[in-house]
Amino acid sequence: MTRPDTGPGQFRALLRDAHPADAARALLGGVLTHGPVSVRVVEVEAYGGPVDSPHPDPAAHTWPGPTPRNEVMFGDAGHMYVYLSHGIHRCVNITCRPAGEGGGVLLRAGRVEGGHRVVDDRRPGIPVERAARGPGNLGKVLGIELSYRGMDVLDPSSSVTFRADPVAESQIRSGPRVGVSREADRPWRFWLAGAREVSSYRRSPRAPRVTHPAPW
DNA sequence: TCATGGATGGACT
DNA sequence: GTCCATCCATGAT
Repeated sequence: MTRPDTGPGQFRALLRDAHPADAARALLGGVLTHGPVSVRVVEVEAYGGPVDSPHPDPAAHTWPGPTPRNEVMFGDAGHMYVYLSHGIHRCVNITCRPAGEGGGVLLRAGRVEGGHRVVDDRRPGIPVERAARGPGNLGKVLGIELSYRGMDVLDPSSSVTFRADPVAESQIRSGPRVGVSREADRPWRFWLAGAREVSSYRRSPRAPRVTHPAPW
């Protein structure tokens, strides 16, 4: 299902202009492809946004300001920010917001739609609906490397590409982000209703239990 | 140069 | 529910 009004240029403009949470919703349902492997994104989390906003995001990797690691998040929208989690997992974000601001959407889970043989090699013995459940696993089945950081996934000539495929708002659910110790209750995690590939919610053991009303 | 801590996942009790 | 592998980025010394 491709819409004539959502080409790569228009979609980049959407990611650039939208609030991170709206960019996250826009990315849901799209397909990320690397070589033979294609994964439809069924779960995402929004991070970042303006530091001078009434509600800046201390859980985002952009929080300390630009560094060699996160500078791609301060670049143009539609690029890949890859980071290594716990020394093991390569997690994929797609950047959003205008250059200079800092924002991204973590791809948390996906449905394998192509390259099943390669996926089975990378996740031997794992049922396909669990192969790309969780951001580390999604990066693994797609064969994402740290060196891919900064790649423009909306450029059709890139080795990793993203194709938007918007879903109806009524199909989107939201809840608190997984594993973050700050702003743990901000409902910036979004997933497709009924998707079996969605990861389970795990609260950070460091997250304070006291929360304040959600004004965002 | 060193210490610390993860936007995790899987094994285990 | 708990434990921990593994390594990079960051900030402190």
